[in-house]
Amino acid sequence: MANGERRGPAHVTLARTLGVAIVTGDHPSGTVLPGELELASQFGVSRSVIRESLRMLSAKGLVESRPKAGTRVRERALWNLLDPELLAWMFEGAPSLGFVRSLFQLRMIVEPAAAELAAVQRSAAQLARMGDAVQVMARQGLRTQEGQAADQRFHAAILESTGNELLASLSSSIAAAVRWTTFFKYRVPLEYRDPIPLHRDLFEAIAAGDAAAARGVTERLIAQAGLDTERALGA
Amino acid sequence: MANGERRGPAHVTLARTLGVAIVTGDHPSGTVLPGELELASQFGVSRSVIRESLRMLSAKGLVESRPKAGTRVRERALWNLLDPELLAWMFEGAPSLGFVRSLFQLRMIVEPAAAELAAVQRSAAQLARMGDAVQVMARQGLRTQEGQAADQRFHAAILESTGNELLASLSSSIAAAVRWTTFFKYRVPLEYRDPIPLHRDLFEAIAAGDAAAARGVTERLIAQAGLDTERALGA
DNA sequence: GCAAGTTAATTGTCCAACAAGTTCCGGGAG
DNA sequence: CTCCCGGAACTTGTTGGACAATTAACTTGC
Repeated sequence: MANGERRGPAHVTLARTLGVAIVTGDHPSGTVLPGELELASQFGVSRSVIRESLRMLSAKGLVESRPKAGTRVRERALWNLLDPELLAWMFEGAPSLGFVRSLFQLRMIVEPAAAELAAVQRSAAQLARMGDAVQVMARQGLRTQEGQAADQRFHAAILESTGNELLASLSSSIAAAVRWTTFFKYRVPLEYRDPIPLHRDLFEAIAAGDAAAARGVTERLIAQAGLDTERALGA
Repeated sequence: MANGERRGPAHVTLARTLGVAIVTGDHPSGTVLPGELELASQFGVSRSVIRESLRMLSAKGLVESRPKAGTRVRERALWNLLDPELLAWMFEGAPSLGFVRSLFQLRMIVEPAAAELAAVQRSAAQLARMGDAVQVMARQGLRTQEGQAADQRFHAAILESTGNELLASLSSSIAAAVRWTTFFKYRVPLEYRDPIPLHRDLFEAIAAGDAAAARGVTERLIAQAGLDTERALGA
């Protein structure tokens, strides 16, 4: 690419560029984007790179190509919105308030149920991993690199404990998106409540095998994060 | 392709072939699949087609490519299991009982919540579409093409009524997968209970704005489908 | 035994051309 | 004048070859 030097293969950065342009509404649904030749000269790459990028976008349901008709942006309802990369692209632009609310609403549906399952099904080893992670979080706090890594380990252990790989895949996609919202949060000088005590409560509920308590704590955790995020976005 | 004549562009059928081979365990996680040149000669297509297929697989998180190292199958936990195509590929092979159970467990978490939202938020126009669909289903039955189309319209209207596009995307992915399980069901001579009365109940609950009733009916609906599917798979 | 440099293999990228398919336009028939 | 049919042009689809960039694996030297 003549402009925009980024790492990695060109088709990856190109797919990202085009994908962001689409999800941010630059190319509305139903419109056809420029032909492959034009895109190639526009971005200063070969047609091969353009085509491979478009394949990636079509694999995510963003576009569909047909001879003579060109490559058309599919309607938003057909996009694979839960694709982690697609979610990341959404947060490249300014995500709408409605979108963020949908995200937290989905969390509120899925994660309490996952916590319930984890409380009942977790193995001793999985529980131990959660315990370690909570300890590290308590020591390091959530602002440090290590603390955030421990937070991810904690939630990953919960997901694995559900024994449901579809649920795990869904939640990890959501988690990736939520990380972007927390990024926004930290950019804002607002104070928000410390989530670590709730994490400890969740760990104890899972350790006790108390499904109802695990659900309740998770709901409070998400509600708190949702409120804080909403305030940060409103500011 | 020299062998396996299917419709559509070669890279699509190729991606499907490779994707199915991966998800069915033919190429286990961590293994590197043959080089692009070898794949090209093996399938009788050019390297470009192979590469575009691999881009599609990498967009779904199935593989990752690096120079000299080749294209490696990523660990299953990193796959975008909720991708509709990926789910379809899963059902190309014989899906494990555990996978089908995970699928219905996820339905049981997500769809009752969606029904609740729909009962509260649906517009008059959306409600009318649901009513039409239920009527067609009742007249035609679920074995006819028209009846099945009406069934899909009914559930699509519910999803749209939730006002949550992420929830809608998730549920439509699940629905696509469930269609494959019902395909199995119909192949088996087992009788299963008529789901149409429950659909009517669900419609009436949503029409009345009764969220709790909508949740309850949806739970019964899924439980029934899960039991029937389990019996069909056990036979 | 270890470290640094070298080699070789694989993906990444470019180019040029032809094939296939479809949309669009125009002509002819009713 | 309308509708159907056919052809032409444009876009994606596919091919083959060539070279560059990257890096894993080997080799050499310390």
